Formats: sequence, structure tokens, C-alpha cells
Amino acid sequence: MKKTISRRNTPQRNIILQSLRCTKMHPNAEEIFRTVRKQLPTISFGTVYRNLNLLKESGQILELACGKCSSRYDGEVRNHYHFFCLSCEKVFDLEWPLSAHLDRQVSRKTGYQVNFHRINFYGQCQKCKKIKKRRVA
Amino acid sequence: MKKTISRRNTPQRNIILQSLRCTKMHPNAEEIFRTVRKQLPTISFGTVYRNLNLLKESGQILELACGKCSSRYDGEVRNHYHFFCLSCEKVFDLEWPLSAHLDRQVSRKTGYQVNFHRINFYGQCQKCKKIKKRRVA
DNA sequence: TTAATTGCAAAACTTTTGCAACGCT
DNA sequence: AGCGTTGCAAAAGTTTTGCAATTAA
Repeated sequence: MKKTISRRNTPQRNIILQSLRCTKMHPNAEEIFRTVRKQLPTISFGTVYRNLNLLKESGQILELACGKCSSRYDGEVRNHYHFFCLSCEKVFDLEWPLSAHLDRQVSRKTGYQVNFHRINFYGQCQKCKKIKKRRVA
Repeated sequence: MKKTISRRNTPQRNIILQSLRCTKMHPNAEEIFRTVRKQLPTISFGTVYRNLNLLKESGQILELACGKCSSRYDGEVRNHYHFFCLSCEKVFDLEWPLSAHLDRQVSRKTGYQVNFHRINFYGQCQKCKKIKKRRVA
């Protein structure tokens, strides 16, 4: 008995979604705003946030929690894991097999209803690893 | 060659740390502020945030990212996984064996230097699962 | 003594919202 | 026409910061 909400097909929404599908940078709302404004110079910050929330609710994008920094968004909705570089703050997609049974296992053991899980890895990306090394030497 | 920073032992810092070690509620900064103020009525919000950041940097507490909601803090620093209830927004510790080799495996495969990982499960806790059922019935 | 820390208030930053105008369907 | 959506600006919520006073070492 899920309430269906009618949604319009606006250029703002389409361009935001396209811009997310065209990048692997996991941009935050401000970066999305700056990108989209090149095509739609009058778009507002409020519209960007409203559409990001709508797209998230309808399952067309993912929102990645990121500690104190602003949320980042991902146009690839097939579940996958992420690596967060603690130095440059970039986020990378991992090609790593999903632990498919994990949700069911945790569900059974804990009694929670588990819908999905996320795995985040933290450390230094290749570039920042090198910079660190150089600094120490 | 890590720079050592001298730290003082202030009642504010101690009480914040104690309050986190005494709870499994994963409170946010505001809840910590309210709790600590019972013992230290003059403590300020700025002091709470500054100490949470210092305690996090020195590895005495964990900060849990939580999407758009404010960060939550955990006094149990032994790595463990969490369950986030999407309905009541509570956070629960999981007693689940750590995937100890995962960091090394991802490191080897990707070339990133992986320091640690987090696994977050999302869904409905026991209580919210029941409420949802009742609503549908 | 002195440098880290505190309390306070203001600022910075992220995200949401009220509202009138606009434009899909 | 009807109502979802937009742009704008103001507000709300979270976290940081400047500064003078305080305090642990």
C-alpha cells in the first residue's frame, strides 16, 4: 500500500541526474550546483537539494555519508563499496564482490530487518601515499 | 616522526570521555552537551566540539558519519560494526566478527593504503519493525 | 610562568523551507 | 486548470573559530 507520488520531468531534474551519471567523482551538492549551472545558469541551490533528495528517494542516486563534510552523491545505484582517502578527501568506487548473504545473516542473528549495508574503507589513495612517502624521506 | 602535542587533563575532557564510555546510545554532540552539563553546568558547546575532535584525533573515541544528520560518537574504540535504524534513527553496536583480512586484501588489489574499514547495516530495529507491521495490519 | 584550554558569541557551512511565480501534464 | 516545481531569500541546524580570561603542568 505504498503511496505513489506523481513526479514531473523537469530539465533541472534531468540535468542533475545526467551530471551524476557522467562522473565518478562523487561530488557534493555544491559541486553539482556549479556543474549544472553551466547548462542552467538560473538554477538555485534549493532546487539542487530538493532534486537530490527526490532522486535519492526514488532510488535513482545514492547519498554517501561522509562524517562532518557535506554529503556526496553517486549516480551508480548498483550497490558497491567505497574507499575514502583521508588525505585528499576523494572517494573511489571499489570493484569488490558484494557480500550478498551478509544482510540475511545479520538479520537472522540480530532480529533487525536489514535492508542493505555499506562498506567504507579509509586510508590513503595512490597519489597521497606517494606524497606522504616523499615528505618522510 | 609524528609530532607529539601536549594535552592537559581537564575536567571537561574527562567528563565528556566518561560520559561516552558509559553509554551505548551513540549520542551526537548536542546530547553529549546536555548530559555533561548536568555535572558541569557552565560547559559550552564549543568546548564539547573541541574535545570531541581532540578525543577523536587521539583515538579515544570514534565519530560515526550519519548522512545529513549530525555526527554521533562512540566511546568503544575497538573496531566493530553498526546497525542504523532508518525509522527511529538509533544506532546499535553489532557483535559480529571483524573481517580482519579485508583491509589487506583491498590494499593489495587496489594499491590504496587501507587503514581500516567500517560496515554499516541499514534497516528497521526490532521495535520499529513491529510498529511498521502494526500499521499495515 | 606559560601554553593549552575554557566560555562566550559570532561566524561559517550545510541543508531546508516559505512563498509567489512558473510550467508540466 | 491543477498542482508539482522553480528561484529566491530567509531560516534552521551543525560545527568551527576569535578572543580575552582561566588553569593545568
